[in-house]
Amino acid sequence: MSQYIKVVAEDGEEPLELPSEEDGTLLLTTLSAQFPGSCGLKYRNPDTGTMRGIRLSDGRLYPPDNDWGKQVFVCVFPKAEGKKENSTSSVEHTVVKPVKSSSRQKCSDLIVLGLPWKSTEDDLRNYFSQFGELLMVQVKKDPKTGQSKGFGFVRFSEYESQLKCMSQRHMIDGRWCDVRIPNSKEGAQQMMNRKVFVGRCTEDMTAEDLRQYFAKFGEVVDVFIPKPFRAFAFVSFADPDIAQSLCGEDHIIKGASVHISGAAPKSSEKQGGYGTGMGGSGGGGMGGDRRLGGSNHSHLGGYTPSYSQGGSWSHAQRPGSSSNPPSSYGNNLGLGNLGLGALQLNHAMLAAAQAVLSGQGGWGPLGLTNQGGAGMQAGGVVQGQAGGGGQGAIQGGGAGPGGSGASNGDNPVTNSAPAPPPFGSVGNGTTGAGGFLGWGGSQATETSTHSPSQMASWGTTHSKAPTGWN
DNA sequence: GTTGAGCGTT
Repeated sequence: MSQYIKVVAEDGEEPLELPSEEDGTLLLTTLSAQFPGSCGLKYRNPDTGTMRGIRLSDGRLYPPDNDWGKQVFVCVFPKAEGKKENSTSSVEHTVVKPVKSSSRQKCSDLIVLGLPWKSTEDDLRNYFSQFGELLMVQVKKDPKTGQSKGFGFVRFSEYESQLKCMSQRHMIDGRWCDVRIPNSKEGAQQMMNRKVFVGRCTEDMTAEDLRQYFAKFGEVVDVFIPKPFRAFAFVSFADPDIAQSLCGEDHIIKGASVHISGAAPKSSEKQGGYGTGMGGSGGGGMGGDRRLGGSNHSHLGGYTPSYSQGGSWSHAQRPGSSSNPPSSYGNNLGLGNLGLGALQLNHAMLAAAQAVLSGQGGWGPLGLTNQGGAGMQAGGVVQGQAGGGGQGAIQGGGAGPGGSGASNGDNPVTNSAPAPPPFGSVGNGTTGAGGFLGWGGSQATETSTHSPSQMASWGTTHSKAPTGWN
């Protein structure tokens, strides 16, 4: 008893007839083959005039009252933007600098996973152009055989297109495909220069406080406050320019003076591979060193881009070590040989260090709170791109107050003497990394506020759904 | 013509 069902993408269009199955249901795949991206059907109830949704179960759409009848059904598409959540509308005041809308955000390449072997770049272009203008389409192939590797890349010209595209799964030539932000490249850097480090935070500053405060300057996309309290935070703006413009400034928040500086990259992705920053022995990583990507694609809280895993700002480099000049910017805190040379996070670290030494906030035994692997940040001052060799292995925050030595996570406050770290302490790579500040450790609970746009882009939670129904 | 989690010859 197969019948044809009238379907339109939008009200008022010319209907297209789709065949039902023998049991009277309509396969969602049948629907999405003709209406890409469609995830369901609805129709107007003639009695009440309101729209009614069609039951969807196991990939099948069920006729209302067991009969599709002659009425026209309308496709349902995933919402590009999620429902507006906790609208903190009371906060949008005193806009000092223009708040760029999220629509100004730049597109990035998107990886398309799960392509059928047969899909060509033309196929991709045909399919993805429904979301907007495409700047690039690639299907990755084996250079010799020309055989597709089953994935490709696309790039839209408009960020809205990207958002919409990423908000759903895609039926392409009979397979469900996922579109994601690639692990490698871009995104990382783009996000980084949108993020500022806020030092000397006080414990009563909540993420919402910070978000509200910094919203004056531009759209705040993320606020990250490590837990336990560590007297600093990260604030990400939609607009990198705004982030940059704030760097170096001191601001008063809740009566306390915070210092803003550029956020240092969490993972070291200098040359080549992922997460190689902690290569070798004991560079602070304690074993469970997940590589980027992997199968871990569920970034629950939103902004936890995959590049943030793995390596960290590893340790203080000792004077005379390979890649950084033995600069020693002393300071009045007895912090001694801070290797403040080439890298940007110095004053940031200093700010935090000052916060520690001036007794703001209680610093717990941080060294013990961190766990290995995931993006743990060590207490050093210099990013540990120690390159090869064992330099990256110095433990426990070379110049950091308290992280002295590699052995344990003594309370930094009580241990402010800048004891030089044991030089070749490569061996004890078990406890050292948490020495000083557990920077950006992904352990920290994300006390974040996320904008919808960000949720859609960086915070994709791609559930590992089965690859198809058919 | 086979395969099915991943991450891009330029």
